[in-house]
Amino acid sequence: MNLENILSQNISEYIQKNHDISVENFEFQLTRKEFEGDLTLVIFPLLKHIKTNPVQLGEQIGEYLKSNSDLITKFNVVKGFLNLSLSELYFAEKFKSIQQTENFGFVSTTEHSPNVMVEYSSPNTNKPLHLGHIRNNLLGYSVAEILKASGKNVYKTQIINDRGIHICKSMVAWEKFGEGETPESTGMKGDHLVGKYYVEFDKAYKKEIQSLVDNGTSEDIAKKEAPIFKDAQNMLKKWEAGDDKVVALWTKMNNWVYAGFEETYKNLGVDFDKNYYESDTYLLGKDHIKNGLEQGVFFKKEDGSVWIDLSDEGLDEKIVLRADGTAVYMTQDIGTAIQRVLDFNIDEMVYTVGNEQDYHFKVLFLILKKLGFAWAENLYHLSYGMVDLPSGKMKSREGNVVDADDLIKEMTSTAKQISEELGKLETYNDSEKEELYRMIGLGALKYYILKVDPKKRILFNPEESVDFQGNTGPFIQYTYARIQSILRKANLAEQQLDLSNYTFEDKEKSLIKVLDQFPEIIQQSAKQYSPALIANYVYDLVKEFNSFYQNISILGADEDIQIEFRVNLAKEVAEVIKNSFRLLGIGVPARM
RNA sequence: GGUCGCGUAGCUCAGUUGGAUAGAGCAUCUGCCUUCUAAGCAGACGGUCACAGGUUCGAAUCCUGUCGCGAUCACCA
Repeated sequence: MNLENILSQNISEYIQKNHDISVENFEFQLTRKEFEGDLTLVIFPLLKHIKTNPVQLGEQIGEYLKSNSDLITKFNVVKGFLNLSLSELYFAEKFKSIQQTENFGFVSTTEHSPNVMVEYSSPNTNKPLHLGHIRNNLLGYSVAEILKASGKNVYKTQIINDRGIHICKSMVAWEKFGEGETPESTGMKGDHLVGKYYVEFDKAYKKEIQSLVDNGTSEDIAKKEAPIFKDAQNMLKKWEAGDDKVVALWTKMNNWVYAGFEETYKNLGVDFDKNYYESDTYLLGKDHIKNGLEQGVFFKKEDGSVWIDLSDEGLDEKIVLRADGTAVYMTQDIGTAIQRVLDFNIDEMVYTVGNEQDYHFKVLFLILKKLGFAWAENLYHLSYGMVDLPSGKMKSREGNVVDADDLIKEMTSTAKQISEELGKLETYNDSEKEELYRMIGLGALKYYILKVDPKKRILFNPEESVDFQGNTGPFIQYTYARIQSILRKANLAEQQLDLSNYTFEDKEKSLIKVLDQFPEIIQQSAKQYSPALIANYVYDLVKEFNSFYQNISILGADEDIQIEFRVNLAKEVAEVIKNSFRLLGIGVPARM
């Protein structure tokens, strides 16, 4: 039984005895730093049941707890707050239990644990990944890890948007201007090469529109009539008709892109259990549209297009199949969802997709419910805020994006520069150094992105580099490295500590209190799909530890038991740092 | 215009069942490396929690309205 439950029982007893009322729920909070005590009972809510002076009631409850519970040694009352001081024994026992718990904070999965699929990447294959994708990937990867830690079976997936007009644009431009360029011939990463032609397309397209407008065509018409645009449309038609040459080009260029993505994902440190391709699932979606039409879930308009009427739900009518019978975005998302449940017996699904698509997912989930799928109740759109630049939204077409590969490189080289200035890595060889720079650079980037509440938008200014000091990834990694240094020097054998007569320093107690929160934080962040809670927690822990480290000697303590305890305490802190960062997809170094 | 989201220190962000004097980091300023790694520690400065009402013993937090910013309302994805 946890502390609050035990105390609640005691307080309940007291109130029953003295006021003849049964109250069972009490409001506790951690005592704020400026007051003496560890745990605080808020008295105000009790005044509803007992009409009395809050200070007086606080004194009485405090007195009762002090004499009836060996957990409480002292108390004080400030206004309506009863601040309780916990006994040394409580901290001794608490630390022992943290230390002895396997995988402290993590809930292990069983065959009965729910199966959750997390989709956290949905790239188009016409251009390389940018900072927006990075946020998406980091967020989803971390949420997947957090869900695992909270006791669920997790499958990670991506949906690759490999078909459509946007891909044809790159294909047309490459045919027109590419002169047979390949990743091999240019040394360019495949996704960047294809992306180059997506930009080329847009340039040529704009030029054609302009010259049509100059000759007196209206802009709207020019946009539809520009020859290169018509080429792209024709290419799409040929693709859908299965034209050999077009399909071959499509396959070739998509494969360039996949190789490029693979490399970026690897550098970013994310992975997938299964890839889905829209070209594979849109047909299944069409089948279910047909079924739904028969069931009366959908209706057909005169022109043959198929719709769903969601006006009862406060939404509009939404198209699910075009008049010409071809699939829309919604069609293939229906197919993909169904395919996934068939493949993995999924109980829950998490879609990590930007908040610009809130409406789409609202509709998708409603449709799946109306089609009668029980699992449709357990779909969640992890809707995150956009990453904007000072100049506004990133647009690949116009080339004003923060490229994922470039950013990773820059972060790594900044880490290198700082590390070299500090010069603490004499014992490392070059490849060890390179690995460390990557770990730190990526740590800075990942932490920077993940510490922000997912639903909030991020403004990224490329002119101001991501910090390496203060509330940052490297700061936390640094604390971990410091602890490793102590552990190397202490060289203590694993042993049971007898802390029954130990007198704890305040900073030691604080650390135990913060460590104690870890399991609850994991559950909270899983429930809220928020890595930010983990990030903020581990920052609190590290701040607390650094204050301890800087003010209290560990290896130079007066008594052996102090040295042993503090080393063990530091070790537990390091474990929780490592595991928290693992949940964020960030590594921790032995030195830095 | 309808719908949804956001608005906290100069900047970036915490603040989650409504609780004490709203907290961090960056930036600026002061101290601390002959003692376990100074990517650190200790401290100073900095607030009309967008604004106005309401509910409550108590509101940054809940409700209503106003303003500002963003997204969305495609036979695009």
